[in-house]
Amino acid sequence: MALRVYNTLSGEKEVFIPLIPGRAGMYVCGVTVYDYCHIGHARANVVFDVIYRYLGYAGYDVTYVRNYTDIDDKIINRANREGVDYRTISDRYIRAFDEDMERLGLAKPTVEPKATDHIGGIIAIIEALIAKGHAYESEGDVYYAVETFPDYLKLSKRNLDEMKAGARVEVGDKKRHPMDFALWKDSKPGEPWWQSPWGKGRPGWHIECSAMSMEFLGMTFDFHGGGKDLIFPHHENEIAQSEAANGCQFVRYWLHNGFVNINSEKMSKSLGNFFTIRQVLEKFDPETLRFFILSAHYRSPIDFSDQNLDEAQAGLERIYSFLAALDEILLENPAPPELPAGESPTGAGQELQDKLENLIPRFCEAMDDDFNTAQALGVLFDVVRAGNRFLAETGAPAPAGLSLIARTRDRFAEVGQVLGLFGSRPAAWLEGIKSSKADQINISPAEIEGLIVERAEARKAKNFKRSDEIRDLLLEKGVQLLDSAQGTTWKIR
RNA sequence: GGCGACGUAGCCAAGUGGUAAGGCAGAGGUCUGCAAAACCUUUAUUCGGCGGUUCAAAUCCGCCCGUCGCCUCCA
Repeated sequence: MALRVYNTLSGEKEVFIPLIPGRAGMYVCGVTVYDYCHIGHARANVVFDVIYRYLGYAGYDVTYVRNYTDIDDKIINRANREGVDYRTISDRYIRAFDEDMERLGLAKPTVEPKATDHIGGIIAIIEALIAKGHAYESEGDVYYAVETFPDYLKLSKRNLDEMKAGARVEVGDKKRHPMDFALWKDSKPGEPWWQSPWGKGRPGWHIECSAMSMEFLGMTFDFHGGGKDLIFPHHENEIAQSEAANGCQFVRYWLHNGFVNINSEKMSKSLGNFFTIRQVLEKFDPETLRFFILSAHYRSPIDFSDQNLDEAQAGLERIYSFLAALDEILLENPAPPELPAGESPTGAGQELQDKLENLIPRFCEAMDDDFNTAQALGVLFDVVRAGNRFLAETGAPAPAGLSLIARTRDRFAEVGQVLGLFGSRPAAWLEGIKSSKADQINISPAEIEGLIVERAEARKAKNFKRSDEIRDLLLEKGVQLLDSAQGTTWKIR
């Protein structure tokens, strides 16, 4: 089945046909590096990371460009406030961004260009726009004349006259039309500047993306992504700049992710209701956050709350517990790589085998439908259930069963690669969750272990009163005991 | 005011014409000394409401109600 993606430009799902067969070019607007990233950034970057990975998995040779906007009013303001050079600010937050993304398990894009390394390209585009009559200089600034571009607002599907009427933009004397936007800004004293045909100045906000995407992906490329809030004005302006300068289509498929909400309201800096990635990761495991993000379709809003994160963690624990059980069996019983001839599984084994055969096709079907990770995760849970049933029904695994278990484990690794999940050793991951939860409980692991030993002795002596006492005591403190043939383990409720 | 999105079980969430995935939580059962975990069964005759199109609608159309977003920097 063919990959279908929702294209903001057409407002419909379309079959993806690459510009160059077998290849895919993708540009995603990165961050303006003036502060720590919040979980809205986490969502956008995780979503496009999975899209990047899936395109690669589907066989495309992907060029993924994700920029840093490292020159901007907000960076300059912050630098002035701290009394440092703007590069001190941008370097600091580029590093912070890289750390955050690494913790969230993001794959490195093909290129991560910085706006300030592309001033030459920016100036070249502005010159072309002036030459073609789409831009004009005004007292050291250069503006894009939106009225010269008939397709303006085709992405956000707005109307220029209505925008103009309701515009809260200052109608500066420098602009011919209130909706015109700056391509180049005259630099004020003390601000960073670059030499240009219009004097010392710096680029406007939107032009850097046109320059960097053209540099690495060409004048026309396949995918351009970002948060929904970038549709207007950022992406609209990119289209205007690039298409007017190059005289050809800019982007073939526009992808936009939905917001992260807090109590059903958009999380944003201006509302002050935001959490940084760092804050969240103090409390939650990074993979849990990633799992939470992928549990909804990328275009839907998701509501961030402790309860929703806890539920996501419970779901991820279910999968990791299953994988840990598989690993334990495989560690003790080397599995034959192929199903032994003449041995076909029955009962739960047959069911697991069927689910397993359908796993990749169903996974791809979900992902081919506009990267439906929520549905894809549902497919995985289906296999987990069949696998658990198989494990419950099978005592000592026979070769056929071991082969099945080994293949199940392989498939989860394969799919996990695409989603950026399940990369940890399951036992270690579960242990990590346990110990982080244990920090929130007023009993030490050593004490717990001691009580477990005492309880085991009581049980051996059939002193169930005492053993239950211990169990209830621990439960009261939030520690749940798990008895098995191999002994007793525990987890935090 | 203009434009747009969404409303599916207690909660989260898939599902864009063919008779409601999955997860969390809950209930009953198997297992267990008793529990927990795991497994089994179960929890929406129904998809905000009202009409319409169709053999057939959560899915298409219209209206209404509700929630949210964009129109200013924002992932």
